[in-house]
Formats: sequence, C-alpha cells, structure tokens
Amino acid sequence: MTDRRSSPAPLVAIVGPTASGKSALGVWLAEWLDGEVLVCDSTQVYREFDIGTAKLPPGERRGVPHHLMDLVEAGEVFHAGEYRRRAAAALEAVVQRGKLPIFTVGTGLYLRALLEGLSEAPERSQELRERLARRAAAGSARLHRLLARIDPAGAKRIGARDIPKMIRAIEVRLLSGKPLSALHRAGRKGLEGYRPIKIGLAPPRRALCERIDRRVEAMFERGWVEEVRGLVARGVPPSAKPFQFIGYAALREHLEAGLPLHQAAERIRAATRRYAKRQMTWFRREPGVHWLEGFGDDPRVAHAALDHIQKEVSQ
RNA sequence: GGACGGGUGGGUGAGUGGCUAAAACCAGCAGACUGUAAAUCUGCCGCUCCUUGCGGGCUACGGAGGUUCGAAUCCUCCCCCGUCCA
Repeated sequence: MTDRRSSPAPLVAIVGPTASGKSALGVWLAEWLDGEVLVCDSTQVYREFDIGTAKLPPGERRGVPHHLMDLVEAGEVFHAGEYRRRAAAALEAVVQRGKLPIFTVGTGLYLRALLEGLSEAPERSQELRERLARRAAAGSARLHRLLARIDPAGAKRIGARDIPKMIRAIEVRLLSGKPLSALHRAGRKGLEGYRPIKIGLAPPRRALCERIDRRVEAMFERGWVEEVRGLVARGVPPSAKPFQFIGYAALREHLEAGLPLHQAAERIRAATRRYAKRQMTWFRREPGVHWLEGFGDDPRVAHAALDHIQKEVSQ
C-alpha cells in the first residue's frame, strides 16, 4: 500500500533518552509543520498507567493528535511485532490525512521493528514459554545446554544467564524448525514508501540527571501514588506487565509493604538514570540520526530541529 | 567521668595475621540486545608504568606509634560515632 506513492513520504522520528524533551519537541514541531504525533514507547501503550510512563497529559498536547498510546489493558501482552503492525497502520492514516508523522521514540527496538521490520519468526507461544520457564527454574545452565544443542550459533551469541533471550531463541527453533540466527540471516522486510528524518536529543549527562530528578518529583505531585493505589484497588495483579515499569513496583511496595516513600523515590531516580543510559547506548548506534546537544524544549534546539527537517523535506 | 559496641574503597557492608587492591550489593562507566525491551544480559570499576602479563610500582581499611619475615586483622596511646551507667 505504502509503496504506491510516487515519492517516499517524510517521517520524522525524535529519539533520545527519557526526560530529554521528546514529547515537548514533538508537539512543537507538529504545530509548525502541520503534523501529528505517533508515540513509540513500549510503556505508553498500556491504559491507566499514565503518570509513571510520562504520557503527555491531554491538556499539554495543544490539540495535536497523539497516536499509539493506550492501546492495551494491563493484563495483555504487547511486543515489538504488535507495535509494528499498529504503527504502520497509524502512520499510513496520518499521511493519508495529509499530515506529517512525527514519532517520539523512547523504545529503540520498536522504532527499528517499524522501520527495518522483523524477521519471519513465529510469535510468542505462551504454553511453550511456560514449559521453558519451568525448565529455567532448575537453573539457566540447562536452558543454555538445550539451546546449544538445537541452535549452536544462537547459544554462542546469547549469554548463558540471559533467560529471556534464550527462551525466545529456543521458542523460535522449536516452533519454526529453524534457528533464530538463520531467520535473521534471511533478512527482514523494512517499511517502504517513507523517508525517515531522525532527530536525536542528547542533553549533557549531568543536566539530564537533574531533569530526571525533577520529573520524578513532578510525577509525585501529579498523583502517581494515587494512580498506583487505584490500579491496585481495581485488582491489577503485580504480575501484570506494566508493573515491571520503572516505579510501579516500588510504589506498590510502598503501599503494600510500607517501603518509605523517599526510598521508593530514590530507587525510581536511580532506575530512570540507568534506563536513560541504556537508551543512549541503543540510540548511538541508530543510523542516520541528526544529533542535537540539548533538551527538546530548548527553543534553540527546537529551531535547529525544525531547520533540519525543513531542509530534508524540501530535498 | 566509667562500661561496652563501632570507625573498611563514592555508598551500604563482609573480612579478625599471609591465599586481600580487600567478598557481596548499590551507585558510576562502557557495551550487547530482531516479538514482555522502562525488560534482560556482559565487561570495567584506587592511582600509575610498560614489552598488556593470572606483569611492575605506588597508595589504601579513623590517626600516630609498636609487635611480626608479614597486619585491615594483634598491642599502646589519641581522635571521632552509637548505646548504656554515673
């Protein structure tokens, strides 16, 4: 469908660590360029987990439509493949409307899944995973030996303690009959008909850490603890995926096990810093990013981003 | 004033004569990651030198001395911190 267009449609992607101002820049650019925002974030797809996942509150969206948020319930499993499907559809719809699509990207894997596609590998199988998880409980070494037997190349690439990745590789091998590495070698089909323009936000580390601290504080002021209390009251189980997101487990512990709030807050700040670091590690390898050293809400950075996009679009 | 307990690397904290630049955890730094990715995993983490080696030198367990072939670990004095007694 998308490849029918005469010339590739521009697509803006703003990448950067958490709290670098992607959302603010997204809205600002959308206003200037007649665009719509598409969120690329593995946590914001969950409904009701709003404050801790840093969803831009509707009041701050200034009328700019935001897509790919609030897609599933807490109990549902969501993954890169699902994101790719939904994002491709949402993207197409935005372009059909004649608007510029602007992705705000916190989850690098999801952007890659959308732009470069995923290999032809089978989807998750819950039953198989449960069996493998039981096996892993007896020690990750057993899993690794199994993997080494059925997919030697995969076993070499995946750490012997990296249970989730081993499970995925074994799952693929058992379900498809082929090793994951072979499927990867076979290549993947990327998104066609679009020309990505990638903007990277890279504020100085020190300043970013300060931002993170302040944002965590602001989340508390917005009622994050109340949000978690409500989720618990509604019966969302601790095993639900979004309770793995930064802060939610700690706040649950605060509410249910008496973890002092200041300790929970400190844990949250530290976890967020580490997360920002991992995001930077990922994004540094992202090809074709035009990096800007500052926050997305800094007018100079915003104008530099705008200039760059306008130049790229007019080419 | 007296009696105990304690002062260890950025933090918590193990270590009670050599195997200890000193466990473990956290923080920090670097990295990996194609279907739960805000997840998961890996390496580094006193300073320094080179021929980068299970290499050399230096500094380090509150402070100063001492015992010993050898001390974070034992002894003496001093300085802090906590608890208790006066």
